[in-house]
Amino acid sequence: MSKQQEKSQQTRHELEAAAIRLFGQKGFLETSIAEITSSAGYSKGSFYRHWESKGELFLQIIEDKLKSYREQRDGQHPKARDLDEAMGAIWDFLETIIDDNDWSRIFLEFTMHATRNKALRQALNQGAYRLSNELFASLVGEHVDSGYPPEKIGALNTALFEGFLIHSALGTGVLNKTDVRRAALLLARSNALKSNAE
Amino acid sequence: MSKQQEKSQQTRHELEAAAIRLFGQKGFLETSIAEITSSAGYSKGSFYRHWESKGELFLQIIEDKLKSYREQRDGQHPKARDLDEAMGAIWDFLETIIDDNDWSRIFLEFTMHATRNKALRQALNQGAYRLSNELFASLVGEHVDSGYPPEKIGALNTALFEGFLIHSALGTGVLNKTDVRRAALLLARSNALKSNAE
DNA sequence: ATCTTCTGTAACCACCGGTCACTTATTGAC
DNA sequence: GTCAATAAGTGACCGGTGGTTACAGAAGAT
Repeated sequence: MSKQQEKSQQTRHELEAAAIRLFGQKGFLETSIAEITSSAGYSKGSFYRHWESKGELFLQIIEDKLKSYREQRDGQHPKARDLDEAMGAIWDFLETIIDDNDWSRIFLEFTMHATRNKALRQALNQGAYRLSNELFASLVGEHVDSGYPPEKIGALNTALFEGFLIHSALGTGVLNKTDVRRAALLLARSNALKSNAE
Repeated sequence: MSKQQEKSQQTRHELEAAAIRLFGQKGFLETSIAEITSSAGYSKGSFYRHWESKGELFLQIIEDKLKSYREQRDGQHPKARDLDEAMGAIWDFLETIIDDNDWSRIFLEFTMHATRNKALRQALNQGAYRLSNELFASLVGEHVDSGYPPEKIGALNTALFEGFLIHSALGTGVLNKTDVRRAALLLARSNALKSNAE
């Protein structure tokens, strides 16, 4: 790699890091390009050497993070013995999202924008939700035997996770991680969902 | 009420209605004051006769809606006989929120902003979440007898609802209302949450 | 009739995302 | 080593934004 390319990549990473911090703390629209560049020690115009628009950077940040999550998932094969163990592994993973304050806020904001934008919605469905639903659904298909569709169990668990993510971001403090893990496990045992009996 | 006051109130309502529609469809920050006023047939400056800022209008819209929800709740006393019936009444109510597309998007967006703003966070905790948690918790306290704290059951159900609200706003279509009602009922039966047994 | 009060107007400000002509540093052919 | 080509980085600039304010004109009081 040439000196120029190295310098360019370094600048790119510096701007990215500044953007992630500012997007997380202030929000996407509330953060100006001038803020991003100047907080990393550059001028506004330099931004456009690396991205076409602020939106493109936002999308790239999302996709990079989802890619790293996917790699993280593929890297570990815990071979869970039962439902409890498998669910535990999933929530160990999900809690790293919740614990990363900047990122969880960026993700929630991206989700909001996706409710109004078809292209973003597709990116989200094929990215984050597919990842989450796959995680839950495969686990259910492997460890739970009932007629209730695994993808519904997956979606219910994803919904619960997203609700808890908001709960955590708001810092209301009624629920803790253990509460939600128990609830998720309850939802994964799908027999009670199919028939309404206990 | 004088002619002037009448005219002023009418203008206010016209601007409010235009704002709700635009905030829902485009988002708060993406909607300009000029758009709100001109779509209602007024000039930009007139806005400031009625509100101090766009943020004040946003907050007022939220508070008005929450107030109307609270009145709606207090107005009906269904005297549910059992858990299923009581939960059904709550979800009949919650689904009116989901079915109102503009409003549910506005609410989600407000929630996002609240994760970064203490004043908004307090307004949300004392408004929407208190309402939702109270609804669920009182129901659980009345119909379910177990050692698991009712406010936790309330918060879990609120989280599930919020996740489903996002799910609906994104239109992924895996879950339907019946699925979530069943899951909510499952979470309300707290015995299984306390001990992890089925 | 006229003086006051209040709604609505439009010009104005600082700042935004994005563009572009420019400077400066690196590269590679000779 | 020379020098033209290429690249990164700069900052003035553009149309449009949220917000401010001096002013016009209708309504109300006397």
